[in-house]
Amino acid sequence: MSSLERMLGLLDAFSEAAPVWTVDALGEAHGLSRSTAYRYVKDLCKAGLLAPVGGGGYSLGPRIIELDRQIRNADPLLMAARDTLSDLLPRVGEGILFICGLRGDAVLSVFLMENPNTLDISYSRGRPMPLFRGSASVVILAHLPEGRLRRLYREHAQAIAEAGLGRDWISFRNALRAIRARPYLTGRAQLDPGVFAISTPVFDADGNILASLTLAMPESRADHEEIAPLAALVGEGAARITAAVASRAPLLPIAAGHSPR
Amino acid sequence: MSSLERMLGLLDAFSEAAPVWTVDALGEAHGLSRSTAYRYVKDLCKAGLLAPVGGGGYSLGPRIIELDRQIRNADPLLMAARDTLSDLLPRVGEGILFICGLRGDAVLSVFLMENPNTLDISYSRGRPMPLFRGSASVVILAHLPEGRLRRLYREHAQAIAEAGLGRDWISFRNALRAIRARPYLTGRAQLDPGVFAISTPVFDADGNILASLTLAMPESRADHEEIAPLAALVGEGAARITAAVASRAPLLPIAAGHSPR
DNA sequence: GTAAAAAATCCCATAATATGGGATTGAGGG
DNA sequence: CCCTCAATCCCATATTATGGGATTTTTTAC
Repeated sequence: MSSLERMLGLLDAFSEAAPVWTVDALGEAHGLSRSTAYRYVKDLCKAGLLAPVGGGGYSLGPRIIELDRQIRNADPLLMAARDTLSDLLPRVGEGILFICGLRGDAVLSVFLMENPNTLDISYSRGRPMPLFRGSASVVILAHLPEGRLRRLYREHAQAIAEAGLGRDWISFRNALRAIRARPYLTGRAQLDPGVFAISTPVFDADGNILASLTLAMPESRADHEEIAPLAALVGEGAARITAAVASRAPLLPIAAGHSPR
Repeated sequence: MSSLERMLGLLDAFSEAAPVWTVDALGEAHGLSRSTAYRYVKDLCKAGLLAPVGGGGYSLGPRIIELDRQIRNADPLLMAARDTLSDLLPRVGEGILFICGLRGDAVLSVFLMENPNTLDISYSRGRPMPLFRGSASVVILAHLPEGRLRRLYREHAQAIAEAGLGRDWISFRNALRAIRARPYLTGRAQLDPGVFAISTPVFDADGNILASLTLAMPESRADHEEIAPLAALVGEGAARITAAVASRAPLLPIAAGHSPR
């Protein structure tokens, strides 16, 4: 394990239950000497990823908030989604609309709008989703290119089996193929008890899967209403976002030799 | 400069104008060899701070969004502010209410609510504020303890003079003292043209400055209305947030020897 | 105001490991 | 199928990160 990894590993310590740490506690928890712990913390502070909060305590720093803003401002998906979701929200009734994006191998909610007085689940931007459970994730999974799926299966066969997506590569692939054939995917209490969800895929200009749009609502609604009309609304929203994303210029990587900053 | 600093420095490259980079471009821009650039990027990806976006491009990663959520969920200021601001918003009329927090030596907006169809300025969470300009920052500055001010003056004398806060330590201190004596601070077009702002301080349980609450509105309102009643509303809001923060248990650092994660 | 405690920095010989040049493998596209 | 571009691997070398403890600075308490 390199020193870079060790240093970045310190960020893992900051949880909801333990948002403030002393340098000594951090170092001890990660098996670092006092000197090294102070060095790492100092560097992380210089980068703004940590910040002193008084009394020898440190917590996550302002740079993270700033970087998140940077992501929000640059993400074509978010810009495309904002208008569509605020249109859609009043038409779907009680519930929450959210978009889950694929970033690296993680799926997480990147944008969310809710009708007031709805579910008491604390969804919010940044909530990490398990890759293989919940319709919001699975609908993305189902549209990934085969090469990527193959790698994912190799690395996560255990979790895939536990999620009921297949005990071998073939059945996994077939399960996803069946999902892909449907216009939307539903899930009942897969992540949160009492929540029923309808998810549909969002694509980029080239037809690659980019994200999913999900309507989460109380299970009771699913018992008493027809799902199909709601699913049609959600699907329409996803299609509009897909179109909006496609109409923007794609983000091209800075070519080698380009000027910095 | 240590390797840790160099690696974290890569994050600086990701701007609104250049949100996607190739490894080669990043390395070249920062004077790294190809091997080292790939190593750094790999480590940053492993930590989730960067993520591949296809075509050899990399952008800021999902971990940042997750860490931001972690900050939001743990910050007592944000929890205390949410209710107060939604109460206050309809009573202040056209404008934006936002809270600027002090994290490390940076002031940035950490929470914001706006009335629809208001200023077209794109304020948003994470916007960095210059330390010495804008009422939202200065009102915080004015309440910092003297030791900290002394250090800030040493390090930023130039910027302080340019902001008109004094050409030497004494006049700087006196300027801030005068501001501290007033219940609120106003600013006209200090950061954004056409914007008039009223800022008031928010304290923690021990009376230390913690943040500022600001109402930003179109300059035209300031020309036609009395400011005092609005300022009273904002001041009342800040007082309520101060009280709400004080009523919560303070966040204590994890003591050395505490269990990790 | 002073004393005591804690936090953070400094110092430096040693060993650990980050570095970079180039070859190699792997994935995508025409 | 081949060709290009992305990414990993390999390894000798020297750079630099490391840790133990002393020192300074800041905070807290009386």
